[in-house]
Amino acid sequence: MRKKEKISEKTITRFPLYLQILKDLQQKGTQTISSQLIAHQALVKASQFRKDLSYFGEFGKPGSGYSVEHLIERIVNILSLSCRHQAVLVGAGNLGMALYNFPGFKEWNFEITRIFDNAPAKIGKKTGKITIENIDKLPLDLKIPLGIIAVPALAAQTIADLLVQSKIKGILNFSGVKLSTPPAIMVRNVDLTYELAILNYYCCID
Amino acid sequence: MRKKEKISEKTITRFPLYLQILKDLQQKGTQTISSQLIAHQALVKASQFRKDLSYFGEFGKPGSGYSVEHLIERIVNILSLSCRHQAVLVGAGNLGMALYNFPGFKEWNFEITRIFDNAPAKIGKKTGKITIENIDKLPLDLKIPLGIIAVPALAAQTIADLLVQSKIKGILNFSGVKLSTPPAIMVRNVDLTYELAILNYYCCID
DNA sequence: TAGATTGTTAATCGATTAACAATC
DNA sequence: TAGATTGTTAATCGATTAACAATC
Repeated sequence: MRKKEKISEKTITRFPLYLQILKDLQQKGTQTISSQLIAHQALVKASQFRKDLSYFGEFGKPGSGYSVEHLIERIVNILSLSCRHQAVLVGAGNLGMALYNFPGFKEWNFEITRIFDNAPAKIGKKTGKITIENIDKLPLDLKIPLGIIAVPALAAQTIADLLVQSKIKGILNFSGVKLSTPPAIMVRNVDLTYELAILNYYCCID
Repeated sequence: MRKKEKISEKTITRFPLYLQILKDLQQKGTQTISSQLIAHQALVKASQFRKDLSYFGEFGKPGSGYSVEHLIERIVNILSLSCRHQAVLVGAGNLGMALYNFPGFKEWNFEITRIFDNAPAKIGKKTGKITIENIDKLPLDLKIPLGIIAVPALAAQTIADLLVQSKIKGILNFSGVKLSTPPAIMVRNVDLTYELAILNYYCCID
């Protein structure tokens, strides 16, 4: 599907936004859209939108623009969102439960199918359809590609090591700690404290 | 404190990470550090670290490097983290409570001092030291600079409008919706779904 | 002093954007 | 066809990095 040319992370990062905008347009009954209009909504230039798409092929009709339905289908495919993706959640605290119940995940075809924790008080408890399991029993043949770490900073590296052992492919890390993992493992850090600090910086200057 | 030259957001975004690394070094008793070593930990080039600092003045001693203590102090000042910053939280669901209890905020001198929600079942409930208040009673003279939106997508824009009326300066937005706000208001979006989708992309290619 | 490391300049790299031929 | 809009190239812009004089 993809061309050989290297696709920057910045480009990839914009696709979920494009997809969201297109879904909203579809909701409103829009059938066709120009790069001009969608880029305006995404706060990027039209040429950037077209360039981003161009890494993955041709999507539109000169003169008329893009079919919303068709473009959604293509972007869903690029992001591999057409089939359901399972994720394992480690950490059943406030943050973990918030993520488990986060409606956006379901809408995008992600599902947290197993939850692990180390607190005896939590292990065995049912939440929604699934039961919180003992982290010590994390199986080696987990067969789930995505891991979400929502444990305190101190435990994060240990959990990451366990997930790597369980042959996870990617980790979404909320612990606020830089994880050390093999290069094949993709890690994305969401650092809530940093986000607030950056916001604060821009609020304090001026 | 700052020079006239425009400082890119990418530069600012790296400072919290530098600060965290320095704090960890201080914990371990390190007194002096070279750009070489700190950059290595931050996964950037030494020259990038030095350039980032250079926007804010001179911090080190040629030949010996940087005083960890002194550099922490300077970065804390750059990020305006020396005094306590209050934040108002809107949304007392799982995510809101997770943020309220997030230990990182306190460590960095942020404190959520008021929580608002619209659910009668939640209003009036005590959590920690504070009581969840009715969002309809959000005062116009709130006098809190930072707002955190942790409400469902549908409610987000309404809440943003209310916060703007209450003279908030910046918003950390977890709703997954692009907010429309006056240009003077700084908004940072943390979109959990996008993060998972981007992670998934990199897990699925290869 | 000699060695080390800074702060800053200039070169490089990569990402964004304008422009336009191709095409519906 | 004429008007509109694409996909892509080439120009521009901005961020990263290497290199080095200054300096501790």
